Amino acid sequence: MSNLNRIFLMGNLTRDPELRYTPSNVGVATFGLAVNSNVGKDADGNRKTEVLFVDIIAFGKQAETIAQYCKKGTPLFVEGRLRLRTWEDKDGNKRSKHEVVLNAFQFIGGANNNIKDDIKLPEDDEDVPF
Amino acid sequence: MSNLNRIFLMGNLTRDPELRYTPSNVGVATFGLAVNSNVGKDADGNRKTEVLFVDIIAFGKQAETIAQYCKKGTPLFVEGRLRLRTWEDKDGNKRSKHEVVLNAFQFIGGANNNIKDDIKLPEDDEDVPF
Amino acid sequence: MSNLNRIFLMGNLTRDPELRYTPSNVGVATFGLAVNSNVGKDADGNRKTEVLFVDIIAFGKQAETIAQYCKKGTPLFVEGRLRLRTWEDKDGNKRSKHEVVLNAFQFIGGANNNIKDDIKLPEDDEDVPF
Amino acid sequence: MSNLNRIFLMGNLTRDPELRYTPSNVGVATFGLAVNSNVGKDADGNRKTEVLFVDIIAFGKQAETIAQYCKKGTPLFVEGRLRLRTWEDKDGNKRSKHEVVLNAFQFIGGANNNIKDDIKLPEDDEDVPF
DNA sequence: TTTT
DNA sequence: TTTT
Repeated sequence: MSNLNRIFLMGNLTRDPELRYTPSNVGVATFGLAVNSNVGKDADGNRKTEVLFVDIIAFGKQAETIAQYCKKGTPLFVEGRLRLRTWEDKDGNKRSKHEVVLNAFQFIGGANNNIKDDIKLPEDDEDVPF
Repeated sequence: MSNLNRIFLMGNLTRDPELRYTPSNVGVATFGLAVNSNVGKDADGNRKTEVLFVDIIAFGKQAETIAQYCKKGTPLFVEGRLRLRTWEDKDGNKRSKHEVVLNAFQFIGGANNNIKDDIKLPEDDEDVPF
Repeated sequence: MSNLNRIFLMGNLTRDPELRYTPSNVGVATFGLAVNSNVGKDADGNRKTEVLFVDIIAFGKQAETIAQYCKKGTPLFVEGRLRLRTWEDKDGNKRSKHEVVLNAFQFIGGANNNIKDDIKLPEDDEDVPF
Repeated sequence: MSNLNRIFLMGNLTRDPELRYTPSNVGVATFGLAVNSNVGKDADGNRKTEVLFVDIIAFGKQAETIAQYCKKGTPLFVEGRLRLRTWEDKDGNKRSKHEVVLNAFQFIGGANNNIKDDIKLPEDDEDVPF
């Protein structure tokens, strides 16, 4: 049975990607992503903000491309699936951690962003619709 | 700055939803979801399978509807955003946990939809958020 | 340059799927999907409703599975990309039409899943594409 | 009955946005979006490419922000729902057209894209996974 | 051309 | 009608 599991994130790397290789020589890159959300207002009408931190794991050529071009701070669009990784720590305790297995990505931002000249991008103040 | 954070899951409840209310009387439902994925084959050509377990949190009328109609095993489609909740445990250690804040949902399910007995599904009256 | 193009639809088949084969014997199924949305209320407070009709095109094993199990009315979850198909009509006029190229699907449906009679749903053996 | 209808697009404006206002003074912006996809290879091993052209319609403050900051060529991320608009043309013929009703958007690209210095972004040669 |  |  295969159910649906799809996640879309746009954020910034929280650290430089680490690239390793499996014994069969497949690249594996891991990095953190920070995703900011506007999340309504509090009782006093002040904008509330929320930051999601997640680890991303990429494989193969995608891992290598990301390791080559991204660093701490790079804005990135990531599509993937959410995974729960489980293991035992040194004391024999069960641990688990959610992470995103990357499926596709896009560099966002580029030399020429093609915004109309002489205007600054607005503060992004759209609330997340949920 | 508001970035993109969207997740789509189709799976089954791992336990009955718990419904609570905030001091201002907003319903809050929490439940677990199990999402199965087929994830290629192993070296011997055997299908590999992966199960994601995540906690889902729903608010307001959606919380109440889910608590009313769903139970352990109910298949459900969930859309939301991934959130990292952080707190301190009793020993003063920082803990954190990923969970999904529900935005929209759909009852699904084939022959056996596993909805609580003897109740009819509601008119679907959630507005599209846009 | 490859940009993002992803669409998620849940609706009902508007007609039985048609299955054809390419010269190289790849299955191609086409069918219509109707997707209903609640879309706010009108001035008088009456719920407004909107129906999207789109054509879906599926290839390969997925085309065959859909043709085998679905018929007019079957509820279906579809993921894919939006495509603009262009051609010339008999008068030499340029015509074009948006349709969805299927990437993944799930059988859904509540009490009545509207699957063709007397057939069991297949083991779901589509691999997650990542 | 409200089904799922969600579309995610990343592309470039094909023309400057047009901004109009409803009688009740709600902004309405329309613009075209071009979305490129890599779509496998042809028989000779040459990369195949596909361009989607769609019209996008935005309302309210979002309409105004887009009209203010975007122009032909601007890269944009768009989330919304697919809609089939139907009307009668001057000859009394039924016409219809798919378009995307915008729900959320992001400017992609910015003054500082934070890519490692002195390297050019790669040719994007990842195939779309479907 | 249209589904529940 | 089309963008990079």
